[in-house]
Amino acid sequence: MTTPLRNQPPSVTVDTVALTIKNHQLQVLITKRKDEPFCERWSLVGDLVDAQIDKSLEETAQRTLVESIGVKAPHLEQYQTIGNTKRDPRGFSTSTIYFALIHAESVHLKSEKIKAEVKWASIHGNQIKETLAFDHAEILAGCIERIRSKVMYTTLPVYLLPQAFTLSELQQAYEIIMDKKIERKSFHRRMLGANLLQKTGEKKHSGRRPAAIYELIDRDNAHYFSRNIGQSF
Amino acid sequence: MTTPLRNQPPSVTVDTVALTIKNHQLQVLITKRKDEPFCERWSLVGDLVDAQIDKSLEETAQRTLVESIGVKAPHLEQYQTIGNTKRDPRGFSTSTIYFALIHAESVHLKSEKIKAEVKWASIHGNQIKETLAFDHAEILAGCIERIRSKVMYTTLPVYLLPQAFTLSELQQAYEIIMDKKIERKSFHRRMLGANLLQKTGEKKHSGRRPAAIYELIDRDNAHYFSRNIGQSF
DNA sequence: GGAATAGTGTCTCTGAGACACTATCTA
DNA sequence: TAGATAGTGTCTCAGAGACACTATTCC
Repeated sequence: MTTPLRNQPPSVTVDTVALTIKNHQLQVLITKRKDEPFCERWSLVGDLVDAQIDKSLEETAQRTLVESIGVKAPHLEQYQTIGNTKRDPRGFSTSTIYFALIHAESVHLKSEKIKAEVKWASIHGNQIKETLAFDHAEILAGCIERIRSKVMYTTLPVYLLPQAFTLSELQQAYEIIMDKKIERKSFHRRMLGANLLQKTGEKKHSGRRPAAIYELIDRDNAHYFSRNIGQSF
Repeated sequence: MTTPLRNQPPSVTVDTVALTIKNHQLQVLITKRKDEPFCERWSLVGDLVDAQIDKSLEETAQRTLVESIGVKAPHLEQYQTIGNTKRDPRGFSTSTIYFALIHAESVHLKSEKIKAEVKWASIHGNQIKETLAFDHAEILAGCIERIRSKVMYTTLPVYLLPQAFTLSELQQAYEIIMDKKIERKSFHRRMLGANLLQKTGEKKHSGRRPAAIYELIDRDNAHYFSRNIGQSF
């Protein structure tokens, strides 16, 4: 069944590290494999590129996300491509890895069947407790590392939140990804000084004093700051 | 000859944006294609992955570099992977793009035959004057853009220089890539304050006052600064 | 000595870190 | 009114930008 068949053209797959924040934790979407090799093992969401269906690698990523959680990712970004003869017993295999940032509430795992095959796994450090197929654990770890460093100078965490949010919620998203507290004043100065956000005029009345609700002025382009946040001296 | 043959597995190629500094200009290695499509057109250096020869995508990149300039790249870094049905008339094609930073003097195009097929092209802005095959012009532009922004917070330009160099030479490499002057004092403070360089003890006696010669303490790991340089306020 | 390049001193400015203070809500 | 969270004032500090000054070489 899994006899090494070398001298084949490389296989082309796309896998996605789909991240969300649930229960104040960073979580990644994983799915049970239904085919050999690693049948029944958890893995990142992905598939072989189907040139009949997918017009691009990004479409493969979005297709597999829709197949597992029913929605496209609002933010999808290519992480890197792994390709070698070791990662798949069947021969040279490439996987282009994307990461997707998703607001948890936008996802509803529909049938019970899907719920058994697809789930969110909590990330601790760089990994999850489930054993992943192929080199997916290593890929996940590298991808989390990349995102952690990127968060220090970008606005990536907004894509883990709904379209409108409070500054505290946004700060918490940063803190959960970085696994580190940020100074509230520094955070306000940075976010409000960059002219990225506008007040909706609404207030969020959850805790005590209501918080101003903001939304991105330009949701399509992540902002790059020229200095890092959260590094201390 | 180039009849579209769809319903094939995607083809897997690797292309490299090999950069160097010659004549105070950023230059990219290009090569004349010998096959259809785009036969005789200039293109980035690259090839289909040959699973018989290459154990990984990176090996494909290094193999094609050796084939064209006789040496491996000391710094090779993955940029991104393009994969879609539009870029190649033959069907779904992926190309994993690397960029290589090379010290010009380390390259010697051997035969006259190779010289006719491989050359360095000067980059102006984001492009070169030669027309490139496939989507290579667009890839080149994006890659230069990525490198330009990365230079603002890394030590990438050292890989365009020989193993030992003066601070002025390094600063010039930065300025050529960024196409922008940097304050000499800011540059010295940054480079000497980060504890990345050590004096070899030698002095370079080219112009007037001899300059101290430095080398990287750790040539294998690029350094990331927490603030950008060359952005003015 | 003059020209040119190497290298330093030092002031200003931006923005992060630290932390105390005020403001506004609910119970 | 107390407690909690939202939001601000302001000092310090690191490091970039600006620019003048000194140092060392060759002619």
